[in-house]
Amino acid sequence: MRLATWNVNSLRARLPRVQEWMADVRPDVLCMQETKLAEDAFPHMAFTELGYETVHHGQGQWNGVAIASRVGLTDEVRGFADGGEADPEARLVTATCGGVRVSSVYVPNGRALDNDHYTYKLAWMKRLLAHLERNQKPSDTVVVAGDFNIAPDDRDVYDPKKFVGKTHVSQAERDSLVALENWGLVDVFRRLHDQDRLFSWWDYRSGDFHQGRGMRIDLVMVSASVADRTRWTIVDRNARKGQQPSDHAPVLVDIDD
DNA sequence: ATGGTCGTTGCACGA
Repeated sequence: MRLATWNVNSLRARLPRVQEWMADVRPDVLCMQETKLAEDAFPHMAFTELGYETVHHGQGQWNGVAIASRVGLTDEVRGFADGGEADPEARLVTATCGGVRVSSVYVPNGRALDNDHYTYKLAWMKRLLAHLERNQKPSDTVVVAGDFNIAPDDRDVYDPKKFVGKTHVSQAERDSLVALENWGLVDVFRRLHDQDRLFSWWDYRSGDFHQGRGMRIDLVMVSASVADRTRWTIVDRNARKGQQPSDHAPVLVDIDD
């Protein structure tokens, strides 16, 4: 199975690039974030034409997550299924695709360490763990892929000195990822690549992409049964080039059957 | 040191 995650930064603006990319790369499963579409505005037919079933959890204007699959798509769940109140923002959608329980996640940005949105981000990560604990076992075949808005360690930012006191790199954010790892998920890209500067996001401004100023914040977190079958993973930097790119590049994972 | 670019919507704000 070829699985990918891509923060498309508006599916309305990005649909031509996404269609072109899917026809070229042919992922079996694509997790998308930041569709920025209302629930019913998702262009399901555009994906049907390419051979994919889709599920979308949207709220219009901001956020919005989706999964496209050409290996089946069943048992969709929108948001957290942890017994708590509904998340006011559309940041999580889950479905079973080709025998894998797949979640597409868009973790809150956090904005600044003293911002309420940072508190929401940490609480959101805690709920994601509770959602996993309640609905899956570590021995299950699980993939949680998306824009985590967290750089797991200093290899994942272009200049750690510039990020002191900022979001995405704080110990509390990194600890929330470690909590997922303690439950049983593996950052499978990091398992297969130990180099620094292998980024998945670059600011649109100041030529950051061409200057190599980015972060690795788009992660494919997988359970052990998936990690042991993953032989190959890359960031498709070509998708960050050219006309009207997203500010994120897709991360691809090939999993043996 | 500062600001810069996109996306949304509507002329500001989030990322």
